Amino acid sequence: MTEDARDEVDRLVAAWRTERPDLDVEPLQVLSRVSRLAKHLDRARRAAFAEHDLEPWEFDVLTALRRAGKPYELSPGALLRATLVTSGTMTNRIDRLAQAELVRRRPDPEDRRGVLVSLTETGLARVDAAFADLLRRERELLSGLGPADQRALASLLRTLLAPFDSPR
Amino acid sequence: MTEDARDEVDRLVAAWRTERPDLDVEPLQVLSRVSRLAKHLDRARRAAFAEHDLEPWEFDVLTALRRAGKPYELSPGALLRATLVTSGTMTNRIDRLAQAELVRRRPDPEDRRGVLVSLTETGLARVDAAFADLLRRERELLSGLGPADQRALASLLRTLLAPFDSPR
DNA sequence: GAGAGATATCTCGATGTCAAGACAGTACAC
DNA sequence: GTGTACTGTCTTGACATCGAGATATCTCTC
Repeated sequence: MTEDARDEVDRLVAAWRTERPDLDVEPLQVLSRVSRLAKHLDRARRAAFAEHDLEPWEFDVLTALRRAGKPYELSPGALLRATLVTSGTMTNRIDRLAQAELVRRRPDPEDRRGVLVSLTETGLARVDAAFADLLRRERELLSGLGPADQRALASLLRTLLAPFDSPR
Repeated sequence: MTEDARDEVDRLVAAWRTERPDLDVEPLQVLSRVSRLAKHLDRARRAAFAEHDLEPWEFDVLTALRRAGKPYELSPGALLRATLVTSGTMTNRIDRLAQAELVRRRPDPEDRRGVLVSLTETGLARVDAAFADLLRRERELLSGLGPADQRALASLLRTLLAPFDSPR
C-alpha cells in the first residue's frame, strides 16, 4: 500500500521514513501539504492583485471592510481580528491605505478611544475588481477537483479549523 | 442546503453571499481555509520549537539537512528549493545557523562556485528532538479526524499541490 | 580554446511584521 | 464618585524576508 511519490510531500515523507523509521510521520501528509499549498497560494494571490495595484495585505484589509456591507466601516480592532495580525501591524496598514486614499479614518463618536475606518469610492472599486479576479484564479486552481471533492475537502478543513475559531 | 456557520470561513462566505450575490464564492470554502489553517499552524509550530530554542526558519533548514541522511550535507541551492525561499534569504539563514554552530559550511570540492552545508552534532540533536515534539503536536491538531478522513484529506490536498510540484 | 549563456552564491536596500509597551478612555465594583 | 482592571489604538525597535543585481565559475558550442 505504498503510494508512489506524486508531489513533494510524498517525497518528503518517504525521506523521513528512511531516516527515522521509528517515528510515525503521517501527520505530515496533511499538515505539510497545508503549509506548502498556502505558500503557493500566496504567490498566486500576489500575482492576481498586482494587476490591480494592490498588495495582498491591502486586499485583506479592504475585503474585510467590503464584507461588512454599507457603510463599509469597521474599527481597527475588528479589522485585526478579521485579518489575524497584531495591532501594530494594523495601525501601519491603515496609515498606508489612508495615504493611498483607499480608506478614511474618523474618530468613533461613541467611544473616544476608538477610531472607525471606512472604504473610499476608489477603495470600493478596487477591491471589487480584485476580488472578482481572485475568484477566477482560485477557481482555476481548484479545477483539478470536482464539486463533490471540493465540498468534501472544505468540510474536512472546517473540522480542523473549528477548534481555532470557535473558542474565540 | 445551507450550512450553519461552524467556523470563521463559513461566516466569511455568508457575508460575501450577502454583499455580492452575483459572484460564486465557493472557491473560498477551500482556499481560505487553507490559508487560515496555515497561519494557525505557523503559530503552533513556533510554540513547539520555542521549547527547543529554535525558530521555525531554523527548523526548516535543519530538517532539510536531516532528511538528506548521512552525512547531512546539502548545497544552499538544494536547501532553498526545499524551503521555498530566495537565495538571499538562504545565505542569511546559513550565516546565522553557522554562527549558532548548528551547521557548518565548506567549499564544494567538485564545483568551486559551490558550498556545502552540513549539520553539526548539536544541530542533529536539536532537530531530532524538535521534530519528535512537532509530530506530537501535529497529531494532536489532527485528532478531530479519524485515520480514513486524514488519508482522504491528504489525498485531496495532493491533487491540488501536484501542478505546483511536478512541473518543477 | 574562446565566447556566450547558464548556474551558484552572496550583497544590499527596502519593506512588512511582530512583540512589548505607552497612553487615553471606559466599565464596574465598592 | 473613586480606584482598579480592562480595552482600543498607536509607537518603537528588532528582525526575517524579498528582489535585484554583483561576482565567480562552469558548460556547451563552434
